[in-house]
Amino acid sequence: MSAEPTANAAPDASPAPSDFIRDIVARDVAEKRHARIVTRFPPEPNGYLHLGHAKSICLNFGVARENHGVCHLRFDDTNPVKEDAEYVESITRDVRWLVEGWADQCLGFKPKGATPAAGTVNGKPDFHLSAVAAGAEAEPFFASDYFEHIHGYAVELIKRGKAYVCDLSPQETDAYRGAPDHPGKDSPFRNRSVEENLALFARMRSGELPDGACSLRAKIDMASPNIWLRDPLLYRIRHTAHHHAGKKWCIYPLYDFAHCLSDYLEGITHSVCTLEFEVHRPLYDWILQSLELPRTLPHQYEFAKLNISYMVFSKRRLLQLVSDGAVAGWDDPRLPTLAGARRRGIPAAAIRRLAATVGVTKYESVTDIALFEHAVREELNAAATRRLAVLHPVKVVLTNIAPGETVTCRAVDNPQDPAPRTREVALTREVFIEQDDFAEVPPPKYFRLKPGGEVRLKYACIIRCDEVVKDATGRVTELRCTADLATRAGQPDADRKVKGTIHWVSADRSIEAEVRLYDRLFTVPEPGATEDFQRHLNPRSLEVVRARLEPSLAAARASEPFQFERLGYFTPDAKDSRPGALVFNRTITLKDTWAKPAGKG
RNA sequence: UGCCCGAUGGUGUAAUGGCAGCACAAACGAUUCUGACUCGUUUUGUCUAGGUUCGACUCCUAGUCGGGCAGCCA
Repeated sequence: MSAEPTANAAPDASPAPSDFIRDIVARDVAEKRHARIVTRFPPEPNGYLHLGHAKSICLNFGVARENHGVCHLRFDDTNPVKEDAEYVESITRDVRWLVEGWADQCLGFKPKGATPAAGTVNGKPDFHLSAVAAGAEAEPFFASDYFEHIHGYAVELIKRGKAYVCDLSPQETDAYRGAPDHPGKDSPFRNRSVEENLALFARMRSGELPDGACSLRAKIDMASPNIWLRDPLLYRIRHTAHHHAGKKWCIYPLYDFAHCLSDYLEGITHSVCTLEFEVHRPLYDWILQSLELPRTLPHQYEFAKLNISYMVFSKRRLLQLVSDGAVAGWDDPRLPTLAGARRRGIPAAAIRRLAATVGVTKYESVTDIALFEHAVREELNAAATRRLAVLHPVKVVLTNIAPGETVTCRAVDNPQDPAPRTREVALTREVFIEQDDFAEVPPPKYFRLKPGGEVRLKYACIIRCDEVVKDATGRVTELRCTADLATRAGQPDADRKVKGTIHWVSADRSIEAEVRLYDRLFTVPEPGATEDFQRHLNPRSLEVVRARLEPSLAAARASEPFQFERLGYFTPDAKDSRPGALVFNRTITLKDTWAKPAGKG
């Protein structure tokens, strides 16, 4: 039996993307500089992942995937005061979700509890920790697992006269640093002897010194035009327990010191990060070169982070929205977090598709949200099972169908499927249609139901509106119509054309459900541009309706994608939906080219 | 009056000295038992000024505009 490619294999079948990072990797592969390409995704566990991180994940895992390499998930957990194990859990979950079915074979974990192993390379002592598959006995990498090694490298730097213990207070350190347009000046502690530095660093580690009393600094150049080369801090004192390393340490390495060494210890070949770290690159290289390490050194490359119109990505602002109660939590479906996107019904493949569309450059662009929405619809159009549902019901009585009578109709599950499945839907005397699909005084070019007019009930038959029933306030309460049963599929007049076809559900053979209709969270294209961004919150970002669904939807599984015909894509809410108390989220509407003319009319 | 980085239609990108292409968006049309999908047509672009070259989006110089860098955050 030959294995037929499945219809959903499209993302994997698409041509490999090309960009300046991939060009560099391709060059290194061609020159055989590395036995294997190793990248990494290194979040700090201090918040939830969002679409911006997704771009980085797609890049790092994509590069690994296209080169038969591996991408390590590593927690850059060097600042215990900001971090929490809760975030380790959510980040791990989100990464797995995003790469599942695409690059899970590249997801590099390490054996549980493993730390870099000692060895000898080219006659020099060395440490190395390589990846294993992300199975049951594995866990992500943690920078905090390397604290002992990183500490050793700090001692080595001191011995080489390239680092010193500085007693300047944080404020004094700031003052000595100078400014971008004028040089700093040397710390008075810069020329301590190796022995003194070693003794002082040991006292820092021993716990006898309070937070801020002193720090370990690289000895580089206080006059460098690059601020990050003005004797940057390597270690600070923090009498704080660590969520992963426990209570073992009271000194913690800073990002710049820990990151390059973590990359080295793991054998990372290409260390890809966002543009704001560009000015840190000389420091990254300085640390690794100063240590004269025996293996090939990793290199850092930078790309522009993702921005999407009508969204905010900054961790600070996201946190503000959550803590101010503007949204229900980190997984609120209106948020651009991966947890929120997943709950909303956005497929991981759509996010990967978006990443491929926006590409990788060094230009700080703002991606039109339409590109994102298009990626979501493309994915869902192929994947979503079609169902009938009415969001804002109005009752229609088909006067020529007897009470209790059922006319069985056949509906298609997904016309995009090469061999579509079908199901039965019941047409009964009373049905619901969408309020929008009837107009007593129709605007020009209105295709839908109007007094005396005809419309087709999808999968059923053409109906004619004979009578409009209203209550005392003039609100339409009921439409009395005649069904032309000869226009059903397989009947003589099946091919009779009317301009409009609308969706519907049987009144008594349908079920009720809560449906949450989401709109964009902000009303302006760049909400993050100003501090008072919450002023631009869309007051109508969430509308909750009681809808009527065709009964088969009672069996919908969490996160299963559906298209409610003519309305959009929907999925059961993974948190709140219960049998008998269904809750659906609207992922996104269908494109609606009628909305504009209708609005004008 | 510092250093680093960037700039191609409305948006995101491709062209790596040789026909400025693709996708989205927009507009119009065809098709349609989803005003969806699909298909067709159309509109719109190389920041500016010099230079090198047979030839410049691409290389050089200067400028303009935008972003980043002065946490014991990452």
